[in-house]
Amino acid sequence: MMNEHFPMLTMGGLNEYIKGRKGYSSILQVLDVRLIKAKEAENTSSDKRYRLILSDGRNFFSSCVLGADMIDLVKNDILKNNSVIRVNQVDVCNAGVKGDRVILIIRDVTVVLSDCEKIGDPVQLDNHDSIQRTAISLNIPKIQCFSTVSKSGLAKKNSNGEWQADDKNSIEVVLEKPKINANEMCNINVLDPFRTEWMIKARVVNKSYIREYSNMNRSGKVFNVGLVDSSGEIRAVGFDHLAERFYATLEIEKTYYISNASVVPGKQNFNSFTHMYQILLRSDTTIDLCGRENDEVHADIVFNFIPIKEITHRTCNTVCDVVAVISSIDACKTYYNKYKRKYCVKRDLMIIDEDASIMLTLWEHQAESFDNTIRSIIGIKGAKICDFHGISKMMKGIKDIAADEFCNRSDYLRSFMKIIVLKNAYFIGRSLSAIDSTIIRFDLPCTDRIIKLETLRKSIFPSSNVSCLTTTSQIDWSIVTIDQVIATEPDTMKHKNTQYFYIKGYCSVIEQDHAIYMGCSVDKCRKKLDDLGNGFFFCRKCRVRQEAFKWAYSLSCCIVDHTGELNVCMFGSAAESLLEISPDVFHQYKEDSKTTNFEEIIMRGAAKNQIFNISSKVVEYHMEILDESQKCEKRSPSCLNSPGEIIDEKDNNNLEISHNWISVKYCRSKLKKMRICSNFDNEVSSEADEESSISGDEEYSAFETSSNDAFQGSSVSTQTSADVSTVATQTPWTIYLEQKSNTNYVAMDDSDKILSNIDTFHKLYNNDSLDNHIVESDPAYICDDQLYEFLNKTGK
DNA sequence: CCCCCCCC
Repeated sequence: MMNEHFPMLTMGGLNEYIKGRKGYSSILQVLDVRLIKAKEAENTSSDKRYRLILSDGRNFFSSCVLGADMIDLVKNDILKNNSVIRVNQVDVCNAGVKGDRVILIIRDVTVVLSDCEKIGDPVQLDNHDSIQRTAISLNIPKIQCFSTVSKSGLAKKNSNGEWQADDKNSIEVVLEKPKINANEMCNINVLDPFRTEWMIKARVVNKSYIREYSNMNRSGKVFNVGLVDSSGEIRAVGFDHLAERFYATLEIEKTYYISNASVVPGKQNFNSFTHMYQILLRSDTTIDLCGRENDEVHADIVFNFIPIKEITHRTCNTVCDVVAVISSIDACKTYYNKYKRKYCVKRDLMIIDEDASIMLTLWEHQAESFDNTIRSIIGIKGAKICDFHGISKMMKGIKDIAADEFCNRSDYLRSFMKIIVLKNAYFIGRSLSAIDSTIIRFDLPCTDRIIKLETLRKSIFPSSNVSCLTTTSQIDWSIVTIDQVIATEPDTMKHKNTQYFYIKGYCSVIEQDHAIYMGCSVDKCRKKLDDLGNGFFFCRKCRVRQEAFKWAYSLSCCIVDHTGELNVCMFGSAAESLLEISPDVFHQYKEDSKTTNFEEIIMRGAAKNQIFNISSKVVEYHMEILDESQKCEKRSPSCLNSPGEIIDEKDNNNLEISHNWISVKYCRSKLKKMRICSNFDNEVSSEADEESSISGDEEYSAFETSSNDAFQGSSVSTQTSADVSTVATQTPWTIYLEQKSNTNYVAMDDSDKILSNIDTFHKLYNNDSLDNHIVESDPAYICDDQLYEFLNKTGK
């Protein structure tokens, strides 16, 4: 409609000029008028020159200069942005080092329409196409070429140190930094592989570390930086010695002039930046620091945040930007990377927004150097979307409704905190993985989205003292029972695959005799050493003979839940987090017969209710094929940042925390003596040592905690069915209570006074997260309910 | 020329 009132532009007219056609008149639109940097020394109007972006409606061309005679049109505000002009005379000149760039000098124009709107949607005409170049006739002296100004020696420096041409008739272009080269300054967003002579002025927004790689074809080093200007962003990459060189050169937050580099395609799923190409740094690449006086590049990366739930619909292995609240931070974990054949480090974060939460995995240096805290709002640019345990499995039937389901599921979860967390539970069967160019920011500008997240943050963490109750795995709800694990064993044997499970339970047996072994002392290797018998050991993995060794865990444990038991091995960090001491200390305690440290450690380890991460696979061992469930890792909710904090009364009220639950661990910490029934299914299978008493229908046993919270001599075995073999010394506090109406449950403190101050229980949930897996329908945890009930009764 | 595996 509007176009009817616009003058017709000469479509294709620009190309005619570029091809060298003379005596050709056209109607064009001025998209932009920009003053070419003037020389301060000669501040007269005749020295001013204007660069135009001209459009013929179909294309626009940005390398146009308004002839000196025409500049009054601009000065008098007749020729301006969006003006429509008739171009009467044009000179075409070549520029660029190789003379392969074209500049149109608009010698004579008539302004047809001073004020107008932008017509059409023209696309940029490339200024480097060889086909276009062939027809160009050099109809003006070389002296007028941009490149000549700086290359021919005819240019000279003025008193300001700027370059200028000394020929009055030449096009007076002052390159900002001609000492670098004559490449044309351009915006990042116009870079492409066909544009050869360019220079960008860009700020470094991120810088990876130099990563060593090796694959089938080659090995080497690589690093990358992110570059931004006001127009866009691009990833630059350098290899091998160039990686070393430019890693040293480029610093984050600084602005550089960069030229003589290649613009090449790169796989988009490894590129956190939106540019469809990336810059390949070459040996002749010039990178010059932009002095602060010229550093007007304040552009920053642009986030294109998507809600976490949106990740469900994204293609796997693509990158996305997410802003969220950090709800948990796991410790760094070391794992053996089969492909790299070395030990590597990862760290999982859980991040959460209004709808969902998802795991973000950091690798290597980014994992190790991560030092932010939970509750922070994190902005992530360009993290890779990964399937997690196979998306199909997790996606099955849940997708977006999962959040609601969790609301329902969480009815029985007693903690307000838990409800919040589960409502935003991990449900999409995917994770985010940081790649080399992923940017993580915490100082985000205060946008609407950030404000919303801030609200969320406060609702999740109402008190600054409240620590997080979840870890990455705790809110993975696919916890199975041990009988389910056992049921998969034939399948595992048959297909020799590896299966992963989460089990809620505790260790009933910790094998003490072979809990530690002498491991290889080579960094991060823990391979069991062969004793050569001559004071030396040999590591078959590292192939190193050594005198030294490191103690390492190989804990054989029996994990039980209400459905059965499972023998597992725990190595390394899994064992260490279970026992909470290093293998060295373990060895010391074990050797030390004067204290009971060792026994306490074992008991404490067994007493913890936790979520175990189990991998089950077939391994060949002593020529036999066994189904081995190993690599068991502790997956208990723990908070790295503010463990064990206790919220005060005020915050407690704000939490509206449900008062109807209590954890065993709390009891353990508060009660010196308790009497509880330790039977289940009306069949006493409990055992007790001489300090406990269980007698027939009395069905209770007593045990004590020591003053330091480790309970000594409390060897009540509380397993409920006969097929669970238990070891008395590892009795956990998870007790199955009999539900008999006439049974008296009594809890007493050490003076045999019945514990009654129910209010004190409200404080427990936070510093006590280890044991708070209370699921009503799960008999393994019924003890807590029962305890609560009885305490509640006795308390009131 | 990396490139994504690893981890769950």
